[in-house]
Amino acid sequence: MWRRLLYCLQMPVQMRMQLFLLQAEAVANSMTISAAAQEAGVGVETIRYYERRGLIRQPPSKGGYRQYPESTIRQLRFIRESQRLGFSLTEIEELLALAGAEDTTCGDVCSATEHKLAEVRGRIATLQRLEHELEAMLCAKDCAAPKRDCKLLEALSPPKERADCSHGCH
Amino acid sequence: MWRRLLYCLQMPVQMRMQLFLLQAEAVANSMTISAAAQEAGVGVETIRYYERRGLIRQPPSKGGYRQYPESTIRQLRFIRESQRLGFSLTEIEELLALAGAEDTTCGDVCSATEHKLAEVRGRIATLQRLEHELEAMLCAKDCAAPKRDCKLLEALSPPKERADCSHGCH
DNA sequence: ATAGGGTCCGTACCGTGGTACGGAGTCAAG
DNA sequence: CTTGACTCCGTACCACGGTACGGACCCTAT
Repeated sequence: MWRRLLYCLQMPVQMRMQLFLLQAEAVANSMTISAAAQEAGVGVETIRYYERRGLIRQPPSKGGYRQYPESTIRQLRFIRESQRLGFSLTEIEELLALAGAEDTTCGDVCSATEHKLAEVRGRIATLQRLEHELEAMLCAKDCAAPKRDCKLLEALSPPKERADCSHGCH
Repeated sequence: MWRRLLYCLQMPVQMRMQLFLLQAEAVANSMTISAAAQEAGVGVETIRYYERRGLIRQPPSKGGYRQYPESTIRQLRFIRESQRLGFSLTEIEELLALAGAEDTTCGDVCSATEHKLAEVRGRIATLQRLEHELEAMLCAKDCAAPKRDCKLLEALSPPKERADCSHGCH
């Protein structure tokens, strides 16, 4: 905060006047890359990476230094949130394109979300099948036995040789 | 199967005699890399990759050509099966080490499996949280609306600005 | 004026599980 | 002996989401 204030005081008078007329939020309007990274909770290199990938548009630069507007920070948060929801950067690119296009309806975004939901449900189902198989393997255990008789190693073998686990365990 | 038969028929007479005297299982006893790959359901390059990684030990070679014994094919199937259960190659390496060590008890394998089970359950829980969030987002939809009013794009924004979805949907 | 810290850019590298390529060698049949 | 299929080996490359490095440049405080 101090730094930014001092920075303002060193600006040419014209610019200082402009800034003086803007609100507090607008003061924060232009951040360096590290401030933006801090603000959005990502790494500096990550922002540069996103820019290279075209996920965020390159900001105006002052003396070769990127100056990020608040809107970019919002976009970075959007990206993080979408990632957390399981969207890949490529999918987020598409979401951002949707958000940017003139003729996008809410339905477009909606169907992308439904698609992702279906995918998530599929992954859950797969993992649950896996869960049951692992449980079934464990139920046949005899942990004190030497590995020679290990039912688990057997269970990993192909179906033909697989130990049968049907004595009501669960 | 046909391939193996034809392959046998193309062998030198000496070798064919030998094979004639062996049982079906033993016929498969020594395979080229492509036969092994076929048999185990993996690619040729994959086998070489596993060998480089030390997942399978290098087989005896005849004139510079790898000759795979049946045991290696079993091991390859073990690897595939374990992968299907969600074990990474590194974890499979450990499983194989357990299987190979003299003093391994069934309990060792057991605890590895339990560990994996816990991991799988964690992943399921995460995905289910995600599922609910996506559902919550969809329940606020108005698909005909222009994107300007899109609740979904809003929903992806950080918490402060997030639309509230509390009108009994589910 | 200068020291320090931040930023620039291009490029290389990480892990994961392979896949692809290319030139040389080998094998068995015709 | 030639042909064609197969195999050898090392190396490079793919996706994914970044992270690290190094030399040059710039900004700010003292």
